[in-house]
Amino acid sequence: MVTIVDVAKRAGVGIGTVSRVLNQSPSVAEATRAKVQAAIQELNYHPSPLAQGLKRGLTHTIVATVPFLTHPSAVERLQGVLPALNDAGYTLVLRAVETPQQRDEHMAAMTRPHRADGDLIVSLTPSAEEVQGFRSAGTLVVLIDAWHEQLSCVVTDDIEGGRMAARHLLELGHRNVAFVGDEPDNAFGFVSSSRRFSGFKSALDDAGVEVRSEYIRTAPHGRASARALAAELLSLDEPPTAIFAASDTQALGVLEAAAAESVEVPRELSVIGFDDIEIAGYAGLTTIRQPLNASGRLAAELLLAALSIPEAPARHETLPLDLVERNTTGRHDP
Amino acid sequence: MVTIVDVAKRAGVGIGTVSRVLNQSPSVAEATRAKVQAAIQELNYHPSPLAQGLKRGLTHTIVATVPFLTHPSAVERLQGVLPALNDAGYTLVLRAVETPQQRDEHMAAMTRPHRADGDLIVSLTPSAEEVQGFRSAGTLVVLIDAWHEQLSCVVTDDIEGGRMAARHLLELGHRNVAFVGDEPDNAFGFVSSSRRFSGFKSALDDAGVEVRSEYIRTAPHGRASARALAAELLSLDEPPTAIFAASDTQALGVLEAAAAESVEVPRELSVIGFDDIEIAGYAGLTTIRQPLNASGRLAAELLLAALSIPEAPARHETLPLDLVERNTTGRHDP
DNA sequence: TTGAAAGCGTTACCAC
DNA sequence: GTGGTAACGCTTTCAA
Repeated sequence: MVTIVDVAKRAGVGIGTVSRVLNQSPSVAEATRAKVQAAIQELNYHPSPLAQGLKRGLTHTIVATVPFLTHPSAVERLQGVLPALNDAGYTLVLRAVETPQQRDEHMAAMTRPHRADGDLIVSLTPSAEEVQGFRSAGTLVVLIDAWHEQLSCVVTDDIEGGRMAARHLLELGHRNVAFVGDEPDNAFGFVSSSRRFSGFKSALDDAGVEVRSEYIRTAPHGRASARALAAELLSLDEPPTAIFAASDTQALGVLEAAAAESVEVPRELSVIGFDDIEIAGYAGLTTIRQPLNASGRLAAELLLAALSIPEAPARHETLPLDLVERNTTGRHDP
Repeated sequence: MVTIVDVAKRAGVGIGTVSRVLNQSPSVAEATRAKVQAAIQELNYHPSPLAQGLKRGLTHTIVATVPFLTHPSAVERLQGVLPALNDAGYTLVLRAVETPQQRDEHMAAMTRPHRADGDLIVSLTPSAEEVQGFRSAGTLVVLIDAWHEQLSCVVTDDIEGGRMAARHLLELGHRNVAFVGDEPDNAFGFVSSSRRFSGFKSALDDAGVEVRSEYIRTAPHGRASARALAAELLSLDEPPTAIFAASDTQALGVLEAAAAESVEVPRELSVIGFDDIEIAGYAGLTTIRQPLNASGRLAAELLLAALSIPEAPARHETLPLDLVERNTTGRHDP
């Protein structure tokens, strides 16, 4: 392994001078700089990030903590994060959380020394104690798809998204509308599904349309469970004419159920999802699009900005939502 | 920041002793160990990975270099890698390569000091010079979905997979069979598509079935381009009765083309893909399944094993393939 | 403008 | 068994 000492010897200077060249210090004679650069080239020298990190107290690393990498939406967010970090010369450490234990462990790890210069947390909300821990440890954190007053966040307006879905269905003439979403989750604290529902319901309330309780179904997130829920809905004495699913993954399950029961979409049943993941386009699913890739990029940028001005106040960014009309919603004529 | 010195003071011992406790050295009196453990708890001390790494020359980090994170298959491989690494106490650094420049840059970075204890490379084949560089730098590398004599690899038998696809189509009575794949790629050196084709062709040759040259179409990888290729195929004077696509993503494009042209699948056209990514199940696509998740896990295990026995010879593992029959292939009765 | 030297937080060796 | 101390490779003062 070639170290700064080798370079210094080769160039016939002290290691301090090599370090100065490395760090573009202005106080190096041009001739000296050239000699050192030459030695660096010849030896193919690269400074040890470990040694630099130890000395500077910085790692040039960002940790991203992501639950359920199996969810396509998480991957799309990551795809926004990576280039932004890479361009800034940062390295991305990926931590998957699949159990509540891992969630807690990874949150705790964020306050430990010399782990990373900053943290990105996807879809997980740290507790008050955890946030307090971040503060006292000086850990810089940006949340994606989660919200906390004291932390910078990039969020989706789930409530407005739910309203948009409801208004779309209402405009198409639907009055018997149902909801398929995640069951309340105490393990990870995901809230998007319930927030989407509350927006959905409020828009229906505003229009004077009641959502019967038997039309509201929840289960653990997943296509298969959503399919089962939709099958129940479709076998009701008076089945709904439209279903809002809290995510595209669940909407695909609903479509499967409709196909299995030979319920024609959108003639007999309208289905609208949320996210606009890649498969949604393929399936022709009408959905509420949220800019997943952009959310990752923006979060990375917020974090990078905070790195240069750590005392800046937290920023809360909300990304715009779009209704994407495809082929799974249609007019209901009574 | 609490360091080993703080712990030593608190416990009333020297830092050497704390280090011994940390590293489970047997030569520590039980009473001393307890005192030190207590101090560690009280101070919530965690050793600096940077300092440990610098001293030991190890980072406890693995770098995964992955082209086109947009491909679902790459993500599924990663999902196999992560838990395996995590369980072994290793951290995963993710590097996305989206351009040939990034490919070269990331390959070069692997020989640099103190970056990682080992490297996982997905779908990219290092050049002879690069491999030589790994050897002289002592870089441990495991390839996934790529092959090199001197490196441990986890591969798919693409040739056999192509044969399996051909045999399935042959058994169903198809004789006019076409291929939709990636165009020869000189930028990244992906070879799976052409290898799948060569297996496909050899099985057809064995059966005395000719593949007309107009039935062989390639374009840059992607659903849209595959769709265009399939549209060309379907508008031929004598269109094929079956199409083998080099990946599920491309097969989905073929299905789109068929739908657009009102060609009924599988009655008028059989379609078979390769990979069995998650969407394939949803689309009811018949495909050659390769164990993506398992490939990641196995590669991580090979790398971890090599870490403990660095001088062990390279291992080459081939994972089994399966024909998954769903609803896009059917009998062709002339 | 430059060299020498003092750390950064560990580990591991050498005495005691 | 245990404490001191010399590295690990770098950055950054302090003198010169």
